[in-house]
Amino acid sequence: MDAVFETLSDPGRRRILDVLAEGERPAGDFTPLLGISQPGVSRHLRVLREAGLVTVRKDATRRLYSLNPDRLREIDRWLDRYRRFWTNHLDALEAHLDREFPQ
Amino acid sequence: MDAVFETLSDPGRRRILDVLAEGERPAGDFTPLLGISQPGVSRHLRVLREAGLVTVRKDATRRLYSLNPDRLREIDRWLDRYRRFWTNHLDALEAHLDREFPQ
DNA sequence: GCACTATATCACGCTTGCGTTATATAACTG
DNA sequence: CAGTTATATAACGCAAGCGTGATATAGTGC
Repeated sequence: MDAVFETLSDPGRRRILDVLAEGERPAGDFTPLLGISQPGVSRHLRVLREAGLVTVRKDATRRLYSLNPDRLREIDRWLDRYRRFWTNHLDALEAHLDREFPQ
Repeated sequence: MDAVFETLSDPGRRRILDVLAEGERPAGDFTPLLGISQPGVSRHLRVLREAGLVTVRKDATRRLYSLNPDRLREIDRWLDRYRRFWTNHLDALEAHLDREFPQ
């Protein structure tokens, strides 16, 4: 949980997640996206991996990164504590039920 | 948006928000809670203020802090992009409608 | 106005985080 | 196997973040 917020505090890492929301991508795609050096990107990917926000699989010499939604879902659950400030009680109930009976 | 994630990256500041979720509190309440010095707490409160996550009002010599849910709601909206990974489409629709027609 | 309380700001040290360049690793290609 | 491509790791410099003690500010009550 802790690591998730720390990881999300960097705008570049959030951009990576935004791209991964649309599907799997090789590490190389992020270098032009972030406009920093390749090792810099590699380190951001490592942070994302260690926080459990992404997964990797090998494809020849490339590493294909995918989003792991579990950690983001934790943030969604963390927000539950505050959600009553902007939703009505029925919505809060629905959110609760969705957690109890996913899908 | 940026500032919100940076602000939330500190566990102490998240604890402050957790307490404020239950209601208004004077600044002094947080010193024992976080176990750090009074100036340390005061600076965390400043960061929270500047990020728009809390508001303050004066009560004699005390400063009473309250949660401002707007910024947290932004995170909720940011999550929309990923929510389809763990909710079904009906839930996503409900979330959308809630944003279109709040309350 | 003077002491007291609550909170904020200052100045500083230390650690952490992010970027860089240089180098290592690993898999494909001829 | 030598060369090439894709990615990761290492080593380092600099800036930012968080903690501290000292001090300032502001409101209260005698």
